[in-house]
Amino acid sequence: MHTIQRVNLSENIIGYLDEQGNIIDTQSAPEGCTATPIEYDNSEKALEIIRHSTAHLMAQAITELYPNAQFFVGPVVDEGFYYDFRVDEKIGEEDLKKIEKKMKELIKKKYKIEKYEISKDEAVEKFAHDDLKQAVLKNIPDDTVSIYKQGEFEDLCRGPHVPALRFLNNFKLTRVAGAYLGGDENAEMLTRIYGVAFADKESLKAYMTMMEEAKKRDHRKIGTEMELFMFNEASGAGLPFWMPKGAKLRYKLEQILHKAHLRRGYEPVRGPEILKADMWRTSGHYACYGENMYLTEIDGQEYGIKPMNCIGHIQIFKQTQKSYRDLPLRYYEYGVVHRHEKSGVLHGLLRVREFTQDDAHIFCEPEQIAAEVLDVVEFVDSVMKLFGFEYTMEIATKPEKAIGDDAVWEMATQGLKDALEGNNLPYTIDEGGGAFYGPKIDIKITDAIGRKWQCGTIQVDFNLPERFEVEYVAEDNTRKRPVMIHRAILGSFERFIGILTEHYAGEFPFFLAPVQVIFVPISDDHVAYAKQLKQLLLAEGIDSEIYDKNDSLNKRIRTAEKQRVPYVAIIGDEEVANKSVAIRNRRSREQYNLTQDEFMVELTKQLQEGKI
RNA sequence: GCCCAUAUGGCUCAGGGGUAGAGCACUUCCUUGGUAAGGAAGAGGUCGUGAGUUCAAGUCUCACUAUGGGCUCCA
Repeated sequence: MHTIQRVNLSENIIGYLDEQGNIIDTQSAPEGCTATPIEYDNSEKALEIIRHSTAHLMAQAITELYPNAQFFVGPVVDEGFYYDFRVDEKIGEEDLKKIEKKMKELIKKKYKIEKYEISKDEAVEKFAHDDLKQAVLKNIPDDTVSIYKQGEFEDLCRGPHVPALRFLNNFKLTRVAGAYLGGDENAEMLTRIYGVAFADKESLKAYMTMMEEAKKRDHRKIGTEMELFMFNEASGAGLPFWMPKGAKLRYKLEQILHKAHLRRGYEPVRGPEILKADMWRTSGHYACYGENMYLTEIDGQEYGIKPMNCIGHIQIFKQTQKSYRDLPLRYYEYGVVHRHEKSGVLHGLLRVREFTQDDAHIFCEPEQIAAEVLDVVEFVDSVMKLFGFEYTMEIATKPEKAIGDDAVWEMATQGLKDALEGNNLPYTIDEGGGAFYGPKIDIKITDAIGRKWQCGTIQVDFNLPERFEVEYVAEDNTRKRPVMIHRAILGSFERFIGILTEHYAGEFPFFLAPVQVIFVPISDDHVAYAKQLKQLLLAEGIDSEIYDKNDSLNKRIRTAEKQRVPYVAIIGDEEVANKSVAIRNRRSREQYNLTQDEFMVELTKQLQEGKI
């Protein structure tokens, strides 16, 4: 055992970057180290060191408050750090303040962080009483391990760490959570505490402010405020209700997308909500997806409520004989599906048990796959551009529970890769993340607070056509099996509208806004003209409201402005006389007058912006 | 499903073993006003549901339901 010499303690250097880009902390750096120094600031590398050490500081504080706590791992994550540990007591949000206080006390003791190395065997001996550390040690291949020490507290760790606790002043413990040991659902659940840390107070404050801003645009909060949607305890979890304003918003999105489908050669279809269980046995859903399905019995026969729409579309395809001339055949449906999601995963509109997919199935010949996949990718791109979303694509490969030959899977997966690579579209790989019947391209949107949500999906499927014996007559008059491409652009209306709401903070573009114009008549004499305008707008498919309640003019204007509508139109003597409107435009934050005709032209023009 | 927390009028929240509160919203009346809150009066809650402790429970305990933050899973 030997202690490595510390260097440069007095300076503002918390580590070094070697030629390979690895961080070497001051404890590990050799005497007279000449590698690139890492200054104490908010750079990515510096934060990595600071956050890792803050996790240790937290562990030290927890050890003092809960002496029997045992620690597992405490890594750095996107915005901060966490530490997983086992403790006899229950730890709640209230306890975080206590732990933070203890951390601050420890900083005042001015401990240095020291490092020494021991052999793995010594470490196994040293932590003999600690099964969590044994589990960590099992995953370390090296013969030598390092121990970091601050005051009485020691922890097995490969570093890197700051030289002393004085660098850890700007942190905040954000939440307490449970986490499975090793990420395994069947393993013991440990306590996890998350925290954030920065190099200065201002950055920490800026981060906390940003989180509060994100909270303000939470779709659940805005959904309640704007009366878009609701949930009802008595009716059941994960079952959304669409209130009039939410339904109007959703209807507009449906219409925009409906026209976009027709333009791209899709045909609308619709299947039943519930099908005999044997159908789901044939498809493989019963075996591979059964635990997520709602099953019931009717007249002694088992039925399953559909969790996906493919089976319906296959039956429709099979109803009449198809020729190669019919392909590619694109069926689409706003398909309502029910999935038994675990209670703990439900999350506003972003994760529900009943939702509507903008689902389509393209039946085509194998040679047509690449072109069809590309068409869909183009479709996705135009929808994402319309709303200004950033997205990434991910190819997901064969999962553990799957149907079909490996060779078929390989062919389908390669087809997806070829389509993207042939057109220089970037993607990542999600190994084992495919649907049970085929590989897929997932389209993930980044939401307002940086979380990624799977929305669109493109899946190539050779399996279901086989299982349902789907056929078409080829050019040479033989029977051939088509390939199915399952795809969704939005993914589901629920999730997509949830993300849209946060993206726009409720200020939807004109072509989507549930209420597009609010008319404020100055007095009762002006209500008739407002009603006339409302009818005119309705004929163009534009939703408006009239605020003619017995409130002061200023109050009604204020109320209207707070509704997040694109236009507030004031109607008084002047407007009635000149057939005009006085507009307050949300987008430009300006007030101006338009004639009735100009107003109509302006609105219909903005309606066109929603065309894709 | 698991860990931790939460549940008080339509909404946002205060209260904390002994007679249920506020603001906004809602209803009625006065006010008919030219660009972000005019005034007055009123109605509305057995404090999520069910048990238990207690002379007494909205308040303490337990279970359930729902919600929130995570884990695992997913459109």
